[in-house]
Amino acid sequence: MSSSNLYKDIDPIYLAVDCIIFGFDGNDLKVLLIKRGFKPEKGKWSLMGGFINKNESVDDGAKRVLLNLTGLGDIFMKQLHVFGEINRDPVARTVSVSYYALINIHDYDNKLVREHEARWFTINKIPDLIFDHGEMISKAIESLKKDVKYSPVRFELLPKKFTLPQLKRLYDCIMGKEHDVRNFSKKILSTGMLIKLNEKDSNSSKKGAFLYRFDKKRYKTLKDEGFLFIS
Amino acid sequence: MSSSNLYKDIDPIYLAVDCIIFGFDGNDLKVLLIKRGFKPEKGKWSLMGGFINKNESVDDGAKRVLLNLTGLGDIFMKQLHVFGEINRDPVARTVSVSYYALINIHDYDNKLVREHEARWFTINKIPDLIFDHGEMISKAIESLKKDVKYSPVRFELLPKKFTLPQLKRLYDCIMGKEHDVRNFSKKILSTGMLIKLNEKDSNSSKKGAFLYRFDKKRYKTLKDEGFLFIS
DNA sequence: CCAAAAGTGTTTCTATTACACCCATGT
DNA sequence: ACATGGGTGTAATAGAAACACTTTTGG
Repeated sequence: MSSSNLYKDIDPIYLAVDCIIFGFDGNDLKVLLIKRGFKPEKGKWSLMGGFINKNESVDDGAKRVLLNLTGLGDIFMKQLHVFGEINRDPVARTVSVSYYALINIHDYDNKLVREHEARWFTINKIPDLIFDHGEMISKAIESLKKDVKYSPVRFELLPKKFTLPQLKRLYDCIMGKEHDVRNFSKKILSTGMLIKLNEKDSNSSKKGAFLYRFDKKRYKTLKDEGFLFIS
Repeated sequence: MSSSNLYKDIDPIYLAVDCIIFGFDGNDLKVLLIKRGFKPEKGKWSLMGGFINKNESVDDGAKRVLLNLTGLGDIFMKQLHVFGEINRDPVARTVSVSYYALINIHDYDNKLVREHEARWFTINKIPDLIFDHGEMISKAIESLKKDVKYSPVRFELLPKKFTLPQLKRLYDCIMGKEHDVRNFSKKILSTGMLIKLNEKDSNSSKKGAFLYRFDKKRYKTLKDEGFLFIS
């Protein structure tokens, strides 16, 4: 810090990140929350968060926080919003940057999650949260809703193989409205983004539904084109 | 700071804001830049920015920075993105939040602007800037482009009375494409957002173009509806 | 055989695009 | 009288929305 005395009159501030971790269990869109094991507000529900260290970028900090809770690295995260009100953290002046992460709900480290006493909550049944974490979640849902409309689909939330009814259900949850089955299939199949497999999944019906997987190359192309994916 | 020793092991960080100030001179979309009067990078072009004080929210900090340069308060500002790479500021670890502001280009405090040696630059003729300010501007333009599509129009950039050709030109600039005159008029008039006045502006043609003003109530309604305004 | 979910086409309607001529006026 | 920018309507196309029946199969 040879020349940091240039900034000697500046107030340094604590900078944190908070992660809205979304998962989809086939039925509902959920958020992973932890029971806070430390002060302030120990014992209350909150987002997983952490302070940014001097030696990591803010984005890397967010990734570290996600890794610490879920054991997952290399996950798609999106920076959302800065929460910078003066008294949002009663302990000290802390500014927090929110991020969302989309993960496969079956694919995380259970031991870590248990250690943090974390639990999945359906997005319309979120408990009271500390600080402004409730608002962070609302904004994240709003943002996900927008994103999913213009970027093709967030396949991160689904297992490798999935059925059309599952995919539709996911879209219905995120966008908060029921899509027409026929229009939905038509539109999504027309993108060429899905590859039909020769297997069926019979967990949710007698007839069974065909499994599909994503064509990642095609997905990337569409994403880059900023394709309006579904209304 | 009674209990801030809870955070005693946390690295505090310098937190700044940088403002992308947009203006429209009737012809081009422009950005207001200052010639830096202080270290580091003294004498180079940069965005107007400043550090967040302990006693102000981040949003308020952005407003203060805008006020200091333009003398304008109560201006629409939108928080954009956090720039948090480790070495973005060579002096010390500084994280910056970018904001854009939309102002009427004829309506600012000239004395302040001269003091800062500030100048307007057309958005496709931006000079080399310090740090990551170039990227901040690109992201801001991108964001403005999106915003203008879904929120009706940014009347903040125009004088109270304006003509349809002026408005079209503004949209052409922001969206980087030439709109069809007829389709543009049709669409924008159909929103009911414009009120035709009984005056003409003859500055740019012999015939003169009718002046309009915005119907703010209608504007607000459309904005709240998230209306897709123009493509 | 029946309950429950999967799968599949057509029509209507609405929104977007493309396109060209006359008007008003200052010089 | 002419050059310059302002103002206006219609037809073609594409995309979104509405809508209902048949298929499969485990029980």
